[in-house]
Amino acid sequence: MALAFQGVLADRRTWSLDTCSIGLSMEAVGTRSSMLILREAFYGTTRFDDFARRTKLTDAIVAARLKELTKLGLFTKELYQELGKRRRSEYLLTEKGRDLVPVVFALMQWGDKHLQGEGGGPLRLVERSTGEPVKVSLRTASGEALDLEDVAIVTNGPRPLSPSDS
Amino acid sequence: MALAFQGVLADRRTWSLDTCSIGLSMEAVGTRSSMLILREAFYGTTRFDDFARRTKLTDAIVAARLKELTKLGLFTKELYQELGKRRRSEYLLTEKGRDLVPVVFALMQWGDKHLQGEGGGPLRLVERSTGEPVKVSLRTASGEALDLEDVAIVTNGPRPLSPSDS
DNA sequence: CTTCTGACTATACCAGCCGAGAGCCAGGCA
DNA sequence: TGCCTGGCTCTCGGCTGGTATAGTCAGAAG
Repeated sequence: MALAFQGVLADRRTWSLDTCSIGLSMEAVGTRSSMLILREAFYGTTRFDDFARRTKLTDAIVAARLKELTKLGLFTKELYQELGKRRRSEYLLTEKGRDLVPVVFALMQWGDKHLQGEGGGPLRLVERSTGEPVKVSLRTASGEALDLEDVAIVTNGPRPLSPSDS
Repeated sequence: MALAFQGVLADRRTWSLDTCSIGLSMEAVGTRSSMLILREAFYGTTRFDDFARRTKLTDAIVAARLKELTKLGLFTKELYQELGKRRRSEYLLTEKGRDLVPVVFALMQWGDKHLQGEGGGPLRLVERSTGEPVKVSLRTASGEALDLEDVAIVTNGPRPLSPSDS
């Protein structure tokens, strides 16, 4: 029914987390607009007004969000100029930005299954050459699929945990 | 650099999405408090004040969030009574709630890598029996790992897309 | 010279997230 | 009888996310 705790974590009353990565991630990129902008970037969008038009967000918030995500290091802002054209800016994903692929497509997968009507959402992810369906899931390095019950949580190195408040 | 579009999607100027699952999912569960409460539920928490104490959220918002998530069908609220004890309520995850496992742990994985200091976050996920590390990733059903470049997006059945605004 | 476009900025405004702090009610226990 | 606990609710207030609307500025095109 839930995952397992190993080692000093076994008694859950004796510890708590002060800085959980889930909370930090949500504070950094946990808005609808950030996720939609990242979706567009994964689709290949790089320019300001393409982000705005294709996400249907307003200019103001796209500007604010791109500035914020760039500051956080998810995008780099580059200026480029085609021959005989004016200078433009483009926003390119960094590794830090691309590493959110599992988050964004896991959200899409959940929405497709549980929020859209019969038959799921409008789009599907497939393997490029074979057409095989693609899913976001918990896996070992070798690719074995895991249920929550197969997973355990352990402390990462000697890093101390804060004692529980209780 | 980005994923591929197949079929009618190939020309991205000709289509846009009115109801993207990513946006719908973020509207439903896209808050820090929801994700922290779900984390706790995956850890096995079922009772109101355990949620409140262990997430370090206030009572008010835990109450509001549990009510909302229950209404959405991610939890069921059950009353139970141990012998000689008073009646209590417990919040049990449904399949819809458990299906958010990839989202929550993908957020954790990203935060561990990019927001925590050297050496990552305080906790790690491992395979229960072998201790092998566990990751959230894009995979085919057979377990093959995929980069963004290996993935294509296709339309899901005959469902029509709204024409682009432009 | 005017117009158009890309990439923004400015202002105003509403709704929701979240915390702090207090209070409430029922059941069991001393 | 009074206290304690579990599971809440209420109010207040700040900050942020989001929309709408308008304006700015530079550089090409006509």
